[in-house]
Amino acid sequence: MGRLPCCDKIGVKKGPWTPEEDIMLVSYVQEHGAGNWRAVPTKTGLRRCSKSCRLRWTNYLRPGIKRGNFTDQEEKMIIQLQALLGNKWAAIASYLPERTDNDIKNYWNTHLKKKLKKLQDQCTGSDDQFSVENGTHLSSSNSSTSRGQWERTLQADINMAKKALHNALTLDNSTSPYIKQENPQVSSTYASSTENIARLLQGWMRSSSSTNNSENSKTSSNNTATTDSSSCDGTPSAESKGGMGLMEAFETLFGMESFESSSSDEFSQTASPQAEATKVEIKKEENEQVPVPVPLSVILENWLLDENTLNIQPKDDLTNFSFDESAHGLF
DNA sequence: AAAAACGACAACCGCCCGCAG
DNA sequence: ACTGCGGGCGGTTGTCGTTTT
Repeated sequence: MGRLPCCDKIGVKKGPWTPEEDIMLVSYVQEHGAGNWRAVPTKTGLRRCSKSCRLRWTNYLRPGIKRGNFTDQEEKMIIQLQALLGNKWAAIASYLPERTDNDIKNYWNTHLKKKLKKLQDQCTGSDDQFSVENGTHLSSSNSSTSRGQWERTLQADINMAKKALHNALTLDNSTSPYIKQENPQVSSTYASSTENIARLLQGWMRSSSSTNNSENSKTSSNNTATTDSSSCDGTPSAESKGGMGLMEAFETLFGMESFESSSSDEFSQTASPQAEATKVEIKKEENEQVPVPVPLSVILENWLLDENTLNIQPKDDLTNFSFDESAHGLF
């Protein structure tokens, strides 16, 4: 028996989903639960690929999804987690239960990447090696006076993030409000879904005048402006006046203080069922002996954990690290 | 006012993996 | 052990709204 195609390429509909289609899909999920996506098109009459149905549900219609602008805290978490995990958007999303991996990925590609790049352009010289790829400054060759300070802060920051990650990964399930929900997709009420649909329809009805998109754009811009204003590019002349330099900009971007005060709790409390899956995944990877490209986070981790290497200049290790060969490969 | 450029985001695509038969 | 299926994931593209020229 030959393998059935995922979807009928001829009859399948593509493009934006209509409210009617959304309602059909939500109704189906309400009745049958999320899963068996292959049966969805036939059972609902939707002329959509099963995969498209699943994506529509997980990225847009699923209950509990928060849409709109990202908070500063979310932004910081994304930056931290991206630095630690790379482009593992699903893993990152597991720590932000209200956000989808697609949302986070888009936000990273459209906002954070630019923000980091902008920071790089404005805060570093041409020979500086600020890694936009993972939001980590690798070396500050022309600011030797602040390098030691930067390295210490980076070390503290990485330790902090590691602790937070460790807390999240070793989390006692009973303490997490999210873990209690074994399967949020199934156990969530349809009311949540209808809220999404209602919101959706509202958006469509308003689309003729003003859209969420524009609101989002504005708020996103506001977010950017807020963060930027506290970074070096907010005051272009500040750096030349001896004001906020790379170090402070880095701190601001990574939100050291705020993250320090909240990261561990944040990580712990937002650990989701997906985080458990990630936990398993990471543990599995830890057990694997197959040589894989070593991520920067691992290098940093090894370096930080190995007390014998405390005197080693991190710059040496890090500058030898090839991002092109890493799994990050963002730009 | 119109066209072009830009930005944001939803959706698609291809690859991969785990599981079941 | 092999094969097919369902589903997850990350990268990329398409579309539409907004801004600039």
